[in-house]
Amino acid sequence: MSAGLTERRQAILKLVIQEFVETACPVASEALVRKYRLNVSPATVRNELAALEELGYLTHLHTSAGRVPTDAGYRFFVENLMERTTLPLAEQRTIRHQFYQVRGELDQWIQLAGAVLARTTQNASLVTPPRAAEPLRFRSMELIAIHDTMALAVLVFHGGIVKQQTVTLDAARSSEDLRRSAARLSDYLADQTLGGIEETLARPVEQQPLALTDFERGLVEMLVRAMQTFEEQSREQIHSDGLIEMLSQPEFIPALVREDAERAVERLRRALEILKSGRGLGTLIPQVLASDGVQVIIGGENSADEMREYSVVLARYGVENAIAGVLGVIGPTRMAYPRSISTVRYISSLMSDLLAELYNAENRIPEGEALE
Amino acid sequence: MSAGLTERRQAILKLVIQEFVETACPVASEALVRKYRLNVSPATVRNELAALEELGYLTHLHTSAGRVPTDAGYRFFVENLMERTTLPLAEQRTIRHQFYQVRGELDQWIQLAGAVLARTTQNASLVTPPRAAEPLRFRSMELIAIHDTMALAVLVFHGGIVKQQTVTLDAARSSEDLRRSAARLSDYLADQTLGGIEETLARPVEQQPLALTDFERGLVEMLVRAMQTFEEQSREQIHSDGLIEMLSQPEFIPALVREDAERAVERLRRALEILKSGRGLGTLIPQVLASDGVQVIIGGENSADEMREYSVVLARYGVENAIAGVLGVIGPTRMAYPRSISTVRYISSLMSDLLAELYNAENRIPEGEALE
DNA sequence: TTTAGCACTCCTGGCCTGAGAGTGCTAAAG
DNA sequence: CTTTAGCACTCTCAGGCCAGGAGTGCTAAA
Repeated sequence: MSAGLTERRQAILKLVIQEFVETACPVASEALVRKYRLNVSPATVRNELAALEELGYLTHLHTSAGRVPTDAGYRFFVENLMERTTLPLAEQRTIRHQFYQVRGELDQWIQLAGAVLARTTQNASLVTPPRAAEPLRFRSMELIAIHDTMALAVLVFHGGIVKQQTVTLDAARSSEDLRRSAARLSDYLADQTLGGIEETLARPVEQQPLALTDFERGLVEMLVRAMQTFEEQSREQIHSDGLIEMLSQPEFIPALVREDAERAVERLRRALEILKSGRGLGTLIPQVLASDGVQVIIGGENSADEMREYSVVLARYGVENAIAGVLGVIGPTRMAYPRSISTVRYISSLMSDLLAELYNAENRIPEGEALE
Repeated sequence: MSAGLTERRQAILKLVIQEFVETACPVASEALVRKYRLNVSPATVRNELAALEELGYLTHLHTSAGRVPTDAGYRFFVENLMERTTLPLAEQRTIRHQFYQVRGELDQWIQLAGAVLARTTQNASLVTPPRAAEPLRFRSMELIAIHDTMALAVLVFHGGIVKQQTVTLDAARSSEDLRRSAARLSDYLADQTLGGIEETLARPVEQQPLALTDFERGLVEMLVRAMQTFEEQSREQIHSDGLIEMLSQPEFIPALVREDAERAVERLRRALEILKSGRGLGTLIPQVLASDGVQVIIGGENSADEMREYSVVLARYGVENAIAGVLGVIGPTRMAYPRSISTVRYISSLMSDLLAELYNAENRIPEGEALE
C-alpha cells in the first residue's frame, strides 16, 4: 500500500500534530480538511492518514476515533518538520528584565528560571543547581560572634559558593579570638579540596606545620562536614516548579479527555512523584550534562516506564569546563515542542551568560541567543 | 426528641469520628455496634445518631448512607472528647536525631520540619521561616574577590542572618581595597536598620562623618536592595511539603470515595493552589503568630471559602519577643487531629528550642515537651 | 490517483432495573 | 420511659440495553 513518507504525508503529519497539540482531541480527516482548507477531499486525507499509521507515526485508539501521534510521530516532527523558532523578542526582554532584578543571587536565578520555564511553556520545569566540574575548594572562613557561646561561621569556597553554619563554642571567646582562629584556618587550609583537608588532618601531629587548638580542630571538623553535605546535596538536588501549570493541561482533567477519571488521577500522582523524587530523570541528567544543545526525550524513548506518557526537554547550562547544571521542562508527550525547545534554549543561554559573567569566561556552552 | 449531649451520645460521637477518620467511609449504626461490641442494639444507636444529627454534630449525604461528622462535630471532638496525647518517645527521639544531623543550618531546619510534619501526619505541611520581631539590623560586610571585576559580598545581620550577593566592580580592585571598603562600611553602618541606613545616606554630604567613594555608595545601594527584598520575602514566604502524602489520602482517590472523580480532581487542583499561593492561609498566619499554643481551624471555620474542605493545625514557634514563625499541617477535615496536634506541638517546641539556643534565651514560646 | 458513497465499528449518554445498604418509623417488650 | 425487633422506604451502585453520532475503511466510479 504505502510508498514512504511523501511530501504530502509529511505536511499532513505536521498538521495532525499541530492540531492535536492545540486541541488535545484525536484529529479526524474531515476536521483537518475543513480547518486548513485543504484542496483534497477527506477521503484522500483518510488514505494518507492510514499510510502514516502504517508507517508508525500515528495511531488509533479505536476504529471510529481520530488519529493521535505516536512517539515516533513526535520524534519525526521535532527532527524534520518543526521550524527552529526562537522566543519572541518581547518575551526575551521581559525575562531578561526579571533576571536583572535578582542579579547577584544565584539561588534566585534558579528559582526564577524554574518559574519562567513553567509559565511560558505551561508545563512543569526542573532546574538543577550548577555543579562545579572541579570538587569544592575551600577559600576562607569568617567567624562572627552571635553571643558568648555561639558563633556564625561563613565558609567561602572557590567559585563564589558560600555556606553559613552556626557553631556552638566550647567556651566563651572574644571576637578577637574568633577572628584569629578563622584567619589561621583560612590560611592553613586555603585552596584545599575536601580530600586535601582530610589528608592534611591525617598527618601525624609533629608533621603539621601549624599546631591547631582543640577549638580549631572542631572548626575543621565542621568544615569537613559542611563540604560533605554540600557535595552530596548538589549531586541530588532538583528544583521543580510549575506543577499547577502542568496540571491544567487537559491530560489531567478527566472531563476534557473523556476517559476513566481514575487514570487521570493516577497519572497525576505519578507525575507528582516523578517531580518530587526525580526518578525517571536521574539517568537523564548526567547524560544531558555530557551533551550539547537541547535534548528532547519523547515518551517511551525514556527507559523509565513511568515516563512513558511524558516528554522532557532539557539543556545544559553553565560555563565550559567550570560549572554546569541542567534545566528543562517536563510535560505530557502532547507538548508544544517548538515553544518548549526555544524557551529552554533561551533560558539555558541566559543562565550560561550569567554564570559566565561570574566566572569571567568567554566560552559559554550553548550556541543560541546572546544576552544582547 | 433530643435532650442535649448525654454521656452516651458523646461516646458515640467519639466513636463515629474515630471510625470515620480511620476508614473514610460514612459509618453505619450496625457497623459501630459490631466493631466496638456495644451493649445496645443498632436501633438504639440509630436513635442516638439521629439526635446527634439534630444537634448538628453529624450529617447524612443521603437517606441510606451512614453518618459523617460535621465541622461542629470535629470541633467538639477536638475540644472535649480527644485526650491530649504526646508523640511517642521513640518518634520524638528519631526526629530529634534528624534535627541534630542538620544542626547549625536554619534553612535545613525549616525543610526538615516540613518533611517530618508531612511524613508523620500523612498530610501536607507548611512552615514559614522565622521572622524577627525587630526589623533587620545590619552588622557587617565582607567582600571577597572572585576575579578582577567581580566580588562576593557577604552581608551579616543581627540574629545570625547572612545573605550573599555578587557584585560587579566598576574597575579592577585589589583584595586590600575590597577589605578596606568593607571594613569602612561595616563600621559606618553597623547596627543600623534599613530605615537608619536610608536616613544616614539622605543627609547632605557635608554632614556625613565619612566620605564614601562612588564604589562604596554602590555597595550601600546593594545593601539596601538586599535588605528590602529580604524583608519582603520573609513576610510572604511559606514553605510547603508533603503534597504526595496528602494526595494519598482517600479524599483524593476517586475509586475509594465513590464519587464523581471530577470533584476529586477539582479538589486536588484547589489543594495545590492553596499550598502554592498560600491563599486561604494568609490571614491565618498573623493570627497564629499572635496567639499561644496549637491552633486548629476546621473546614468552614476558616473564612476562605476554598478551605471549606480542609483543616489546618498550626502553631507558632520561636523565641518570645525576638523571632517567630509558624508551622503546621493542612489536610482534609477528616484528619487524625490528636496525632496532628501532638506532632505540631512537638515540632514547634523543638524548633523553639533550637532557635532559643541560637538566641541564648530562656523564654521559649510554647509550653510542651522539652528537648530533654 | 482521487473522490463519493456507504456500511461498519465503537464510543457515549440516557434509561432502566435489581441488588444491597442503611435508615426511619412503628409497635411491642422491658 | 427506654430499648428493641421488624419492616417499609430511600437511595446508591453496577450492569445491561439502546439510540445517536462520529469517524473510519472499503468499494467502485470518475
